[in-house]
Amino acid sequence: MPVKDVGTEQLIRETARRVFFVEGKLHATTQDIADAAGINRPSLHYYFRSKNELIKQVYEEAKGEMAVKANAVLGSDLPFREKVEHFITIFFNYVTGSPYLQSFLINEIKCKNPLLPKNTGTPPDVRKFLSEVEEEMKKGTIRTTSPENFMINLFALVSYPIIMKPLYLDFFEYSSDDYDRLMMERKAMIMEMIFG
Amino acid sequence: MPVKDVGTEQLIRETARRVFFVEGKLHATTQDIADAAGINRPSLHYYFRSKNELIKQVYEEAKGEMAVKANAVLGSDLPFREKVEHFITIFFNYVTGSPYLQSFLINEIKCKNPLLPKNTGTPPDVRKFLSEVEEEMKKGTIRTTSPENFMINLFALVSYPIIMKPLYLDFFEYSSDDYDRLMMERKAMIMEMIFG
DNA sequence: AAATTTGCTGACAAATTTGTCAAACATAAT
DNA sequence: ATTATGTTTGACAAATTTGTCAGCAAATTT
Repeated sequence: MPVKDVGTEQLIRETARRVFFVEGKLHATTQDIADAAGINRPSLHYYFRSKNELIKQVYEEAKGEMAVKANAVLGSDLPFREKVEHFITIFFNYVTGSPYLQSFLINEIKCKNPLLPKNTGTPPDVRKFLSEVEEEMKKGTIRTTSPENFMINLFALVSYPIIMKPLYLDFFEYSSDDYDRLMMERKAMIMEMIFG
Repeated sequence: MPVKDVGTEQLIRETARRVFFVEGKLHATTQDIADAAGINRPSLHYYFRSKNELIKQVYEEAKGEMAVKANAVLGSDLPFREKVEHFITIFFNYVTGSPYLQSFLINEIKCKNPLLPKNTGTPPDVRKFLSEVEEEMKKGTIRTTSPENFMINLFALVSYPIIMKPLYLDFFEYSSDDYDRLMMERKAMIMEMIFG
């Protein structure tokens, strides 16, 4: 958990991210965040006008970061198979590191801040990737469906099991370690599912 | 949205479910729920000692319902292929009807109510299903992995795209209708992915 | 070194949310 | 009609959460 010494503002932002995305405290109060950051609440208000402002910044930052990450991976010029493999690795780690990020995002989209600024830029190199996918389907490397669904499958197979871990631990009475062992198998399995 | 006329208590419970699971208002106040139900707040406290009590009941009810549903579908005596197909249909509809349910559950598990009663019964007929999966793998009907991951894939491929719809609409600037059209393709596609 | 800016703090105020209670109300039983 | 029982309501109180502000301290500038 590297905390840059760039100053209190950054510290607060990063702490908020940790509380929301890693610890999953979606109802965290400003006091919770201040405590976690080891500062006091008025400081938080000094740097961020309001709680909403802090959340908005963290939200935008996270959304942007995710887009950049997807962009970098899907837009790279690796051969297709390697690109998919790389994507799985990168996003597996990313989601594992911030398991509550996506839940936070969908919650913010619907719940509060009804007028969050529209998405900054148009889609990333996702377009490029989607046409690559289409090409591979024509070549017969992968099963034929809509490229969009191919990509959604990729995200689903990588993200969902990590995001929902608490639920499955509860449902199926697995130990955390057992579950993690299952996760280890998944990269190879997903590759197998896609490329046969 | 059928609201039984069985009385206020039931009305409140069902309204709470709607607000949380369908509308995704995870931060809803007791006032929000009372308003949505067309009653006033003290009534809510008359039937449920506290907000926490209401949430606990709704949480338990939903978790149980989900287990029952999974049980009924996975424990049926349909042939394997039909069973999987049936599962996809049933859960696609279920998740579509309550897209925020799973988010609500994982949030409650970690966030509040640290001492929610442990899972009621041991796993459902999931065991049975898992051994059926194993058998099919031996028969070569489906790809070989751990049966648990097979099942997790099923849940992931069905649930994730529906749950994360708001996120993907935002990211890829799809219209809601376009996205829904993608969803329609998925049942056939998932069957294809699994049975080749 | 005085002055100005910048960051931090405790104490306070406002707003929101939750919980309580006694009185009003309805309905059915006595 | 009166009582008893369960339900609803307005008014109030408590608790929680958010936001403000004047003052203090450290650092920077002049």
